[in-house]
Amino acid sequence: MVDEICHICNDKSTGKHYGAISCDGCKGFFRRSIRKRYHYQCRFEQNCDVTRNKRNACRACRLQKCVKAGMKSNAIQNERDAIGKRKKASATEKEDLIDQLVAAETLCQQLRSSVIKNTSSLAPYDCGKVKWNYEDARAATLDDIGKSIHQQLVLFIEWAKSLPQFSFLAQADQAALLKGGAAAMMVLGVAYRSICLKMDNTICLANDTLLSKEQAETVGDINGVVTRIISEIVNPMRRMNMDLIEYVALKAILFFNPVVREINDQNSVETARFAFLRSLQRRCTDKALENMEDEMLECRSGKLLLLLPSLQAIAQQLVEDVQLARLFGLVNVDSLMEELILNEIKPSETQVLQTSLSSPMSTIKAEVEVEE
Amino acid sequence: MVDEICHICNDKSTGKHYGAISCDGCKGFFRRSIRKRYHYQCRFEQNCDVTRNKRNACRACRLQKCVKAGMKSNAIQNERDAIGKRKKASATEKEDLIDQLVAAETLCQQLRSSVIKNTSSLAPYDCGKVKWNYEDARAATLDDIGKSIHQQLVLFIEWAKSLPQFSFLAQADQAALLKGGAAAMMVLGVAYRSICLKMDNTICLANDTLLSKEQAETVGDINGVVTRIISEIVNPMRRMNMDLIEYVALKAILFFNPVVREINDQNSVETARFAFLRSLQRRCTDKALENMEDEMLECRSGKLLLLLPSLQAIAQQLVEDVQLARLFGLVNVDSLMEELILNEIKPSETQVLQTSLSSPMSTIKAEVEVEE
DNA sequence: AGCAAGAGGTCAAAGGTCGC
DNA sequence: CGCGACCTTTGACCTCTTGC
Repeated sequence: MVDEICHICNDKSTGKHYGAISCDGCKGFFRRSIRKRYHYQCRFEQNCDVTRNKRNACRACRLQKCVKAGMKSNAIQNERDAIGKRKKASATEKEDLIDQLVAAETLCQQLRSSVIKNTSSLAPYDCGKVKWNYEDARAATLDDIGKSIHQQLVLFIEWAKSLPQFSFLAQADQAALLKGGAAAMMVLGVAYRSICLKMDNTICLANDTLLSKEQAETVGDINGVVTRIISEIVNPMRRMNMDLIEYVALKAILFFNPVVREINDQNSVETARFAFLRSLQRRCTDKALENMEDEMLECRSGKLLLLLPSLQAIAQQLVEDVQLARLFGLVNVDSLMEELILNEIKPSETQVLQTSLSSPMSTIKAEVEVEE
Repeated sequence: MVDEICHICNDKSTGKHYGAISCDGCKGFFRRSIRKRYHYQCRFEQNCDVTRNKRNACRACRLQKCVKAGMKSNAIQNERDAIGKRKKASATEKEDLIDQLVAAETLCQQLRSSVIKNTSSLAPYDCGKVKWNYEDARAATLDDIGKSIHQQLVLFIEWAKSLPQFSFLAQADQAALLKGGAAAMMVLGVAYRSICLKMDNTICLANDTLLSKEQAETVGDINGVVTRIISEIVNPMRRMNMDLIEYVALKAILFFNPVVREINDQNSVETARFAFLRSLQRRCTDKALENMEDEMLECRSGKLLLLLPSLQAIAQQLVEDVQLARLFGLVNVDSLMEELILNEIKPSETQVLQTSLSSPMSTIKAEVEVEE
């Protein structure tokens, strides 16, 4: 109370520091000086004024006055551990994983643009979600559904191929992951893309056509797959305001499924899955800290993961729908769909999948055209 | 007297704290770390010196050494009443949730014992898992499968009714949750029960009969549901050494599904789900801290949640199998199974479900006998 | 009643952060 | 790149509860 004045520079003090009543400025200055073992030299007569306004003019005299005022260098402790707090969290190694996924996503977005440019105009995108004001899209036809599924499958393969965790696997395991995850990955993609749509009974397919519940029911969606996608996936995603990073992480976690049918190297897949899981959890806790929504966000990663059971169930139903639709000749099932969605086994020389896996990415546009 | 030295940092100790001889610094550090559930990360090789002067340089290593020295996180008590504090006992509230679930589980185990006592001897149980040395059980017949499913369904309803979060819901929502979750809950129960079986191609049904893959295939398990349960659920559970608390929490999270078909009061269900999710995550971080398996356990709750997508898919396949089996007259489907597993809608006056929901628990034994 | 242990809590003075 | 206003963590020093 009485001693509110810094004994070094007469600024307002913030208490005792290193043995002297001082301000935060002199406190910090003294610590930095001692820590870095600075040896300053006065360019004048060693008697410079050290006051609030002039204290930065001569470091030698300021340090000297710190000592005179009673600051002890042995009160300076060793460096401590970092205390990750304020805004910009330091970029860590784990960021790399996320960055890699975002890069893979971007790549696929670009590929997609080049592939579907023949169909009308491209929808405006925002972080992989179509923009909320994009409503002039045309409604999807049965043909659009087939085409968009095919497109998503092709992009799905390219996406996977761009991930090192995937390409290190044996080709048989690569095929197993692709087959086991295709349907769910498609549903996840469609759901995320549809987050920003204004109409809450509609989803946006991969070729930017819109499919409403009602429409879907007229073209064979007897089990209400579209309805389920909206109520069980899109709406929860909306409510929790899911972002791109969370989407790509969830996608990777879903994809690297160590218990998928026919997998051999479970360990590598599991390792990859858990690495992505850790990234997601890190990112979620970081986000929670930033927004200070402590209680609400502390289990955000859990909430995200809890989208997956529904997703899995819906994907399975979708597969059954496609099987049924084919049975009734409603939909054109190409060989990629047969292999990835319907899990039909083909003689290996005719497998489109195997061809895709071993071909470089540049050929994919051609491949799409061949298929059509 | 001999032990005046802090077992963590070699500073002067002030006695035993949380199970280890330690100084006030390490005491305070440990308490703060556990209370705030900090997750530190070593920036080096996890082998930093933890001595008087360097103890603040790496919190990860310091905390690790606290645990190694014998400090127990369960010795940390709840925050005491601070006069001006507003927060109540949110810490104990979560313990209560888990306790409540364990109580519900125990209750069902007891009910089960009384219900199946007519069939041979009871298997020795350990935390809801049959003991590893229980191998003299008889193999399950087709009839056993039907009976065990029925039993599980009855117990499932009683389990749910014993949870306040469930009984506060409207009856229609109660029915929706039961219908939507029955199959998956059954699979989860069977899987957990089978964790300790020695034979890795066998599961243990609810009436303590054993069902092997091969056997299952001869009685209509064309889709390999048993194989999938083992490889996708039981084995992962084994590998991560899942315990009872994790099981009951996961079960509750699975059950309180806010996006289940026909649900009205999504919010209440979601609130319940997230409360259980928080409990699970809390418990997992606690366990990670205790065992100091930092890296491996930090995403344990995520790993547990990732059992659910497979579970959901298997449950769905199980339902289809049962439908098929009934079609071929292979299995006796009673009305409870029709309502809960096959989701068939009955005129409400004949609904067994509705009867179960409104009857007190004491009548369940009679009910089981009526059904047979 | 008294007292030693070991829980809990407090807050001055260390530390670190990061826009400028 | 250092400065310094502002925030977090530490630990010496208390109080409170429990069991003997």
